[in-house]
Amino acid sequence: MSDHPLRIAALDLTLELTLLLRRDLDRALPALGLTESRVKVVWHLHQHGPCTQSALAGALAVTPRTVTGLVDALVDTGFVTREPHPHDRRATLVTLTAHGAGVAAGLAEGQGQLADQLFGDLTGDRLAGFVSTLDGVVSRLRPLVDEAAS
Amino acid sequence: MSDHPLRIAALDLTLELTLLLRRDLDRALPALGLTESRVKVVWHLHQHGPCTQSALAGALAVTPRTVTGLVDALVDTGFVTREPHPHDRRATLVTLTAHGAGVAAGLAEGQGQLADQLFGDLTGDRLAGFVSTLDGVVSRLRPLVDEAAS
DNA sequence: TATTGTTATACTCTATAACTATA
DNA sequence: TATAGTTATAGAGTATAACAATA
Repeated sequence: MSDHPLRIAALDLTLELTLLLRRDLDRALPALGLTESRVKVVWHLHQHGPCTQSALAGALAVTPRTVTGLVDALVDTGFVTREPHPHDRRATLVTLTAHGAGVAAGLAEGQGQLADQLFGDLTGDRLAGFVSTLDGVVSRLRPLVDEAAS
Repeated sequence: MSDHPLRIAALDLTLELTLLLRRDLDRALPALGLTESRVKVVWHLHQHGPCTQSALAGALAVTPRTVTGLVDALVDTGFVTREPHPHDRRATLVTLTAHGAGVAAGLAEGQGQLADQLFGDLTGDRLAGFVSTLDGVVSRLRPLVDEAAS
């Protein structure tokens, strides 16, 4: 009476979905002049506003050294600038340029279109059930991953 | 009367799920002596048996040169061997060692445990509905990504 | 002392291009 | 000619360790 095979199928499909979404993103990025790692920086700034490099390192789960390299590249390509921090002369505030903000807005729009393509066929009930289930799964996984980081 | 916000939520949750699963894998791999890219090779061999490097390049969507590097590293660390192809002297058959096969079996077991952790709380109906919805979404996404590759 | 960010160095993954051996 | 795989070279992302400036 085990649902084990069905749970395996659910995980397999989830893993394939992650693979497909990543490939979809990788295909779109070169045309924008971005890479997978750099777009994470742009997206985080789009959602949270100007950030210190230290904050970016924490959010992206990479070392400060790595952030230095990513921000260097994004400055060179015109997506962000380094602004002085108003209260801490050690820190810099990484800030989106107009171009960077425009690209981020385009990404958000593309994401909305993708959401419609993927979930547009679902009835309201079915969609709500899916979101509810997914929310439970993510809530169960989050502490597992975060605790392993300690 | 738009479900647009709910569809956005579904995609956001899906994207967070992909992030968490990847971090979970990245945490586990160093202890096994593997990296994210190398484990894809090991996993593919576990599922399909011995493969030519050309076949691996196609399956992993990377260039033959990259496969050379990955297989070199896996040979050095004892996960695979290069065996002569029986009918084509140009080709090599990348083959799991006993150690490589053992690690792959452990990965499969760990995946089964993760599936139970993530989906164990779901009733049969709810689980079946989730799998069905997920299957539809993946089926809709697959051609989008594959066609973009052409 | 602790924190922010950098320079120095090294490893992994990836790609393109030119090449060898075989089909 | 075409295919399988390698050598050569280069760029991106990542990490650790040592350091400077500031808090």
